[in-house]
Amino acid sequence: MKVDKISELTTNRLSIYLRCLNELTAQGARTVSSEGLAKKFHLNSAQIRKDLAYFGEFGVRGVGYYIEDLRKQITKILGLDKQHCVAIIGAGRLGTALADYYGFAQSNFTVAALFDADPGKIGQKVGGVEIFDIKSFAEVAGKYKIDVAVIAVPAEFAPDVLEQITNSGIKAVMNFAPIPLRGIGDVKIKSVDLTISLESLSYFLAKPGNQNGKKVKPNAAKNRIKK
Amino acid sequence: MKVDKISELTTNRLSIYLRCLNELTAQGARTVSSEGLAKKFHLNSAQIRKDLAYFGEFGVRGVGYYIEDLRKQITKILGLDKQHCVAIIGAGRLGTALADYYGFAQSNFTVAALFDADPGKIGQKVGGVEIFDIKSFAEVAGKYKIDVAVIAVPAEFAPDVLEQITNSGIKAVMNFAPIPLRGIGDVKIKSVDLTISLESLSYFLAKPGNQNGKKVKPNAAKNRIKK
DNA sequence: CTCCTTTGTTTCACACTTGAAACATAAATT
DNA sequence: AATTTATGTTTCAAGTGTGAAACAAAGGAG
Repeated sequence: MKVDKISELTTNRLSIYLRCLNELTAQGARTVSSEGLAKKFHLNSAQIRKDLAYFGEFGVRGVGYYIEDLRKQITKILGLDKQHCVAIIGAGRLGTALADYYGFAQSNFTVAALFDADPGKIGQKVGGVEIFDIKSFAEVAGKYKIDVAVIAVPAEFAPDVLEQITNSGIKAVMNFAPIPLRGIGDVKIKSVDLTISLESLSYFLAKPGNQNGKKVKPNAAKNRIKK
Repeated sequence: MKVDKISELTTNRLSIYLRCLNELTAQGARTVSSEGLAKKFHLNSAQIRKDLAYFGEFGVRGVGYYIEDLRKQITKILGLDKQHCVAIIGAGRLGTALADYYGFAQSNFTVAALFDADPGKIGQKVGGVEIFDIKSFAEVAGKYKIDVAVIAVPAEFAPDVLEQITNSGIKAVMNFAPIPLRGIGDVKIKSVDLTISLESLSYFLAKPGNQNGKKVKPNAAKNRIKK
């Protein structure tokens, strides 16, 4: 099955499949069928087979998938076999917390540099990573071969920061600023907007139909949501 | 227009409208039309009118919307006029960073308690917030009237933590653990999976069709993505 | 060699969201 | 009173993703 356009939802599911395979490996399994994966992790077997088939034939008919092999295949598809260098712009609380985030290493990402505009922070180190002046971004990014940028500055500065990132030729950006950013050209932006998520929860709690404030006993009122 | 089921995408947009209104207020504007909002913030005017009409008639025909009034209306719809109390489970790097996160206060959320299983952490304070023993979760959550829980523990512990949260009668959960969680009954879960976002970026960088590693000059190769 | 399992692939129906268009209605202005 | 403006509302087409079903093909087991 050859397809040129892969949905992002598909690649997101690949990440999940990969985690499941890791779990299964830890449990000592050697092979797994799409049906087995589906049942164990509440997925859809046809969906799994379709997603994988976009990239090649990894299974063995009558058997299923060899876990170790499939793990390597997905790892390669997702580019997790190559190292990526990350720059975090904004050495505030969020930025410094991210600099320490072990999730980066898990996915073969190395945080190589932090950037800030505050002279008091420049030159300091956070978890072994130096904080540079944002003015020297292009230069430092080139030196460290940065290929992923993380925006962790207040919303008002985010567009300017994005412009600098774009001008440095970096193509992958993760944005934590609560503002919608649009990538120019072939720049890919993933936004994580905690404010929207929080306000979505707030709406859920406030919305009519929710007995607000009343604590409901566990196992009561099960079938409210989803129809 | 009376509708019983509001799409989550709609409420997410309400958050964005609210931000836009805040900006407009800061700029000193008094009224704004759906067309004006749309052009200024790259939205769709019909979409805006539809979204707002789900909740009532807030505009004035021939005029547009009175910004201050609409701001109050949306604030109320999203429940941002009421205070919420947050518990963060997991006093690791992510959890403690979140405890300090100013985004919470912006949306009327107060972090009231942290929880951890590590005896070395229990009793300490992070930014004025005490770390409690996870074993006393139900008790402490009740005392502080917690109505929102944030899961910031490793994936393997997340399901257990969610169960405790659910048993305490808390209905709104934000999950940062890289594992899909499903809410039981009328428990609402918002997941923020940084790993998936990162691996999505990794795929983008690795995927065939991307001249990998070659730095491309700014303003070159603009029209690759999106058709 | 035959049977059985499971993949790879196609097809279809269904649901959801978006964007555009059209129009009646209400408020303000002239 | 007539006109203008912009909302509130409906309708429709297009695109996208999902889930189920069906089936040929390939590999393993007996």
